[in-house]
Amino acid sequence: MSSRSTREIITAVADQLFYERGFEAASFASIASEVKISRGNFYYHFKTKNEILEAVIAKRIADREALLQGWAEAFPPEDRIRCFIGILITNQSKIMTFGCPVGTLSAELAKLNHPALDQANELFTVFRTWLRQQFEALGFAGQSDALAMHLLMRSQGVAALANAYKDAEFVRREAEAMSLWLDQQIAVLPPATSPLSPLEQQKED
Amino acid sequence: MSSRSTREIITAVADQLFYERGFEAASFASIASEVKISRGNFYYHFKTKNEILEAVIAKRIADREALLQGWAEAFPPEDRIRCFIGILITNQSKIMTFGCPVGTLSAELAKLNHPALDQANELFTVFRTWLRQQFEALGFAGQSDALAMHLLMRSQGVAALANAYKDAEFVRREAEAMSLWLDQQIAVLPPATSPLSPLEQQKED
DNA sequence: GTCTATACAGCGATAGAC
DNA sequence: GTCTATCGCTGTATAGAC
Repeated sequence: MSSRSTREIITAVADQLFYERGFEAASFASIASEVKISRGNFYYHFKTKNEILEAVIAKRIADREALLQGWAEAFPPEDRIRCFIGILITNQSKIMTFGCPVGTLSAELAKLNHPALDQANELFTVFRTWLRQQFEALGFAGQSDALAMHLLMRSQGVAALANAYKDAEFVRREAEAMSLWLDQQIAVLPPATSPLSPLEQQKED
Repeated sequence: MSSRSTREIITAVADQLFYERGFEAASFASIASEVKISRGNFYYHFKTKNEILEAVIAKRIADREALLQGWAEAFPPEDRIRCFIGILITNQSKIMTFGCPVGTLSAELAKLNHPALDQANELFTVFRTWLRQQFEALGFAGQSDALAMHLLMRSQGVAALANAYKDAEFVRREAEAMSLWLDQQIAVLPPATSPLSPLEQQKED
């Protein structure tokens, strides 16, 4: 079990360093020194750097799914979407310094033509699918995926410019605009198009 | 003059490779082999990799300024903004493969804590300032910068998701949504708030 | 399971011949 | 202005002692 624990520690440290410095720039030496094991010992737990990356992505996916699942259990669909928008505010300090963990990794791996790129993009899909389900629960039958992509797009754009300009007021303003956009979408929702009763919608996720 | 020409060739090749592979992953060897000069000879033209990066960013800024200047001379403010939105369509193939040249460089240099980061972010500002001027010319006095940032944000978000999902239909749809958004902004523009006559607006840039 | 020692490739950068 | 040769460093990865 000590081995499993060390593996988890390495994964957690690598997760952080891949985020803060980028996958390529984060060296084995930097991870090993942070975990406080020797570089050689490293390879007992992971054979290659790509193996660590895969473990990090799997951890990120699991973390996000747990977060979204928690919201799905605690709130009705509309509020769940507002929780997603709220990530920009909650994490704004880290986003302004290092960008979005999902977007920056995906962009880096795309340039490297890295074999784990699809896995990294799956992280986007975790949010996309979850958002789509919330819009479906609200009754946006045919447009749910487009709406999910639109919200995801705006969160990526805000993260990119927040990282460049480090402007908290901009982030706040755009998060509010996203919330307003959601209001407008719901306001023009034709009530008859929903095949589910409001009660059934609540249960959906 | 042959030296200047070689320098320009190196800069152009580095520009492309930095875009396609990322700054760190694009090695001297790869640039040299593309330019068809030896690695050693390289250092006659640029003493360090950072010098090449600075030259590349300066070139990108000059290129973009020329592009925007051309639009400013050819179209009225509203159409200029639509030209900006059109970049997403014009460059969609490259964006889907390599992402946005401005956003991906800025994100990479931010993680590397690179000294040229501010210079790279200046590329954002070229677009931001130009867009702000167009909104000002349209009469959006106090909101012009916020509107410019909003458009820039959306273009960054679209580029990020286009890169991940390589979905041309998504890009087309969101570009249209941006154009529609512009319509709506202009529709609610209070005509009295503009301090400039329509004629003077046309001349502004 | 953890360590030291080391192989080997590739990087940015330099020196000096032509 | 271009070349070859080479340095010093760091990167991933391996071998083998403890």
